[in-house]
Amino acid sequence: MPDDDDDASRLRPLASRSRAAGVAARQAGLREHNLSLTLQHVLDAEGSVSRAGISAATGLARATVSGLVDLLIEAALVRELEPAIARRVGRPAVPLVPARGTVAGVGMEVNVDYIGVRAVDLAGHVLMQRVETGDLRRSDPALVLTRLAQIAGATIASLSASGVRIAGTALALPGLVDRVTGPLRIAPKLGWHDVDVVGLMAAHPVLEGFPPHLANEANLAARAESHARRRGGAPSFVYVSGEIGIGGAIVLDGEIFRGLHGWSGEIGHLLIDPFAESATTLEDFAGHDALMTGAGLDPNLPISHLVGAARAGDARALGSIRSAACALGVALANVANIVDIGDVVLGGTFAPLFPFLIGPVAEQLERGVLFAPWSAL
Amino acid sequence: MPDDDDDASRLRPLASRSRAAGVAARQAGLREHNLSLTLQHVLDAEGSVSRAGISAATGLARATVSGLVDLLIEAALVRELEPAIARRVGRPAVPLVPARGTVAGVGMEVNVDYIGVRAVDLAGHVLMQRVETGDLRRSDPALVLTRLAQIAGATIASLSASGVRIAGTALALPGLVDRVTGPLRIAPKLGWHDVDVVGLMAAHPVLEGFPPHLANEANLAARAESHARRRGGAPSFVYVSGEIGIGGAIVLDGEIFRGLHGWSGEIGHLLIDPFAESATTLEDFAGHDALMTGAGLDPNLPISHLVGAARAGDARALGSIRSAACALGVALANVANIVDIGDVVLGGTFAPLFPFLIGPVAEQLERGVLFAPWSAL
DNA sequence: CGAGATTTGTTGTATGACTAAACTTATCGA
DNA sequence: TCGATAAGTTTAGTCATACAACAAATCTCG
Repeated sequence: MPDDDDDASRLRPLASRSRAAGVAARQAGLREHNLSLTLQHVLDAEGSVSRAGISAATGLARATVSGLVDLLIEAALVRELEPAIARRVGRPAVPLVPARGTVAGVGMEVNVDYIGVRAVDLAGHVLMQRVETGDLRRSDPALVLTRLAQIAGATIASLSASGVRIAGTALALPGLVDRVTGPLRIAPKLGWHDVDVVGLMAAHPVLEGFPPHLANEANLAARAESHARRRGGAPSFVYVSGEIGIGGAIVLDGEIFRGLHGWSGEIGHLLIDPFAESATTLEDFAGHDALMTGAGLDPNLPISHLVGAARAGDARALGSIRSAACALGVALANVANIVDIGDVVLGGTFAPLFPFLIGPVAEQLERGVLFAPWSAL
Repeated sequence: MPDDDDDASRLRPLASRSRAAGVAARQAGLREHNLSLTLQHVLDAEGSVSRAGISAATGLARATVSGLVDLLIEAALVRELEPAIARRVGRPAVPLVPARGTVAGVGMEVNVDYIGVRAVDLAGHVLMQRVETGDLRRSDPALVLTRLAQIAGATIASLSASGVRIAGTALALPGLVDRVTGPLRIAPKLGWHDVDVVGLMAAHPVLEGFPPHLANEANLAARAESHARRRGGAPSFVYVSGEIGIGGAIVLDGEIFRGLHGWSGEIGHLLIDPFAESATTLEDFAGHDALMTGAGLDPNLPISHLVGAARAGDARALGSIRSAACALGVALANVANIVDIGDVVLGGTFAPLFPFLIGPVAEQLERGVLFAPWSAL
């Protein structure tokens, strides 16, 4: 699990979800909202916060915050520390920190070359982790998911035995996940299609009661990035994940934007040169295979070979990267025109290529984005 | 004002805006939310609703709804009708309808060939309207806006004199409007750029106290469409407005999606064929001028000529439309990949061309959208 | 035709959530 | 040691909604 779905963020109670428009607001919902708001402040804090600090930050009365914090402590989500030595006048604050090892989220991932399970507590601590590698191209979904369920089940059992509450489970998949009707639609790189993931997983008694929350790998990675940026940086950005394919996700004001089915951000399939005969989508231009073959390298090799060649000044490698960067720039320009976003984050294989990509990408953005003159990306 | 910004919808108190995430919820906000929710039910009702009906629809207690409705009646936003003759057992309901002529929104519009002002009340009734035509290409912004302010001011004065409260004003512009910093950035078809619209308008004492809410013309049209669909049809769609240029807007669950600066949905500037020398954006392919010249017609003629030629089977006209449709299809496929939207609405000049467009557009969507097999657009 | 059923709308009472202000606790500084 | 300052708690008060009982208006059935 290279970069990962931040499970702590999923534990965050329904901060956002609870506020559907068009639904009556009741007092209970109000409490729920403020409760989760308080929890967020504790989770997001750099170091620690005090009740008074939360009160000041949220505008809630100190008494209210006190009550909310009491509930969180009782639920073992938050813990008090010993008052630190204050260096200013007044009664010292009681630091509040996320509780460790009391509640955990379990994240699972299936990717082209490994499956993995990881349990993370509220503090972001990894409680348990297990990864099994192997080539999963054209693998049997049932077999793989069975194995994954076994690992996850063992993890959950072990954690439960030591008193950890499991808040929920999530499964990241490298393909289209239908948020509405459930099953995985298609995972091109795995060779899977129309797999009833939840059904297969739930069949395992070890996972009883923990139906995994399915999501696209890029979406979860973007969520992690969003979490990392929470305290600075723009809260809206486009995340581009270059793995074997190219995924993406759009984050708006810290919320990942899902679209109708949860399939938004599939930028790998954007049409770059629609009237060409062969290569038309971004993936055809800037996917792993395109990058490697364009540079005259074996597409089965890892990306590091390409990086090495480029650093060494290899002309073919640089040319390949350059054309990929152009295509990427065009795609991002289109995305910017459509969603008017302020920032782009390149992840996955694009990270090491960044120095080579930035030039052409920026150039294309300059050229193609309507509002470029007023808002540098 | 061909199709128009539905001002009633802007009067709707802050139903959506009030619920910013990350902000403390207080009881006052709760009331505000339920109050506006109640008002929406009255405004959206087909015919009329009763207190009991609202209670059932929202889940709020009947007593609560009664209280809320009393407030709305007191504020002259809602009116009771005489109980109709019920044809079922039980006490007949008191119908509630939006009050007429008590509160109004004033919509203004500047377009390439006219300026207009329209005042609409809560019931959607047009109270006053005034349109002045004229060619505004390369016009002087100050002059035009002054004239518009005069008309609007007169309208407001007249309404106020007859006891109508003005809830707010809005101004639709055919260009990029910066939601954050205020002024109009660029309106290509008018030849305007960096115009401090609010400043110019506010300079007129007649508009004192009514700073107009600026918005892109396509966004407002999309909002109207969203309102029309409120009771049926998908709540999420892409609106494409073909006027002289091509604008667009994205509506998600009935909310128009603005993006960082409010510039989202600029699909006219999507890059369709980025590696070509001349024509690269959608507007170059499917804008008014491209359509007309492609068909061998004078670009200054209205679109109806093209429609006529196409109906008559003119080969050049059909070819021009066909290539525009292809480009449009590619653009929409890209939009669909990015935002995972369920529906597309074609407006403006595209409406009469619809029968000629649908084929190629659908074909491109089929080809380019990743999830096409599972979700017909 | 009248009693009971049914639905609407209102009136009180209760509960829950937040606020405000006073109070306690703990520390610093002179 | 006293006063200032800040954190956290207690208590009383306000406000919004829920619940239950009631009144009003109509239909239905015997």
